[in-house]
Amino acid sequence: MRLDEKKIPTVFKALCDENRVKILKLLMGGEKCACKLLDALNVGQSTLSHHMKILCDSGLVVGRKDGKWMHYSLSPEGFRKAVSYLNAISGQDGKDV
Amino acid sequence: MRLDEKKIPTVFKALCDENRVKILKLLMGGEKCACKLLDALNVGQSTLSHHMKILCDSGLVVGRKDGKWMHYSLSPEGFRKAVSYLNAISGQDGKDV
DNA sequence: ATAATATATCGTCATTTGTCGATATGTCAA
DNA sequence: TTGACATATCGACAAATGACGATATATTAT
Repeated sequence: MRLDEKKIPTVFKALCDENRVKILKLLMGGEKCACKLLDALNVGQSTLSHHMKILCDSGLVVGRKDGKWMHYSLSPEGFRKAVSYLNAISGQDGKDV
Repeated sequence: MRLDEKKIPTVFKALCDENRVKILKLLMGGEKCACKLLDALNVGQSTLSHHMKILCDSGLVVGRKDGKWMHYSLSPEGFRKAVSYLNAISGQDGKDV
């Protein structure tokens, strides 16, 4: 496991903002359209778009374009990667525990 | 598992700065004195102190005062907590995987 | 083709963050 | 008690970040 000190911040930045955590919690309920997320948050449309870009860059969220709508969902793969970073740092390396 | 959108950013902010990730990597080798960390990083003493505060606030690192020295080490407990946040969000809840 | 709608991008601004040097605090040795 | 040293705190400043409204792009319906 390579622990790239440039890349790791990109992944975990997703979790460093209150609104982004709210978005992740909303996505726990399954894939959601951007317009649905917008309804649920007190931010403007451009701000939501900004946060979704950061979330997708982190790998924790993936977007799917469907006509004029964007659907977002959690990426199990992205979360596995994030967990393995934590395990690698804390010395448990993801094999056990 | 309560997913507090105020608290979660505090935990993961630790991992959102390149120098802090470097510090965590240094601590993978075991407990280290602040002065040792200072030698290994290209930042001033006050900056290191600032980062150590953020790392300790996150719970991923614990400090131990020994006379005039501060020794820092990774907190397995803190990492377990962080992993369980990720698992809770991604819907695996820490029981399995 | 035109209009309507969903999302992304741009420019701006206020706040936060990372950095520094200077200073304060706390601890040990002489 | 004084001086030396390790660390923390303070004040300042530049850069990054989150927010907004305005505009651009893309897609669908008329």
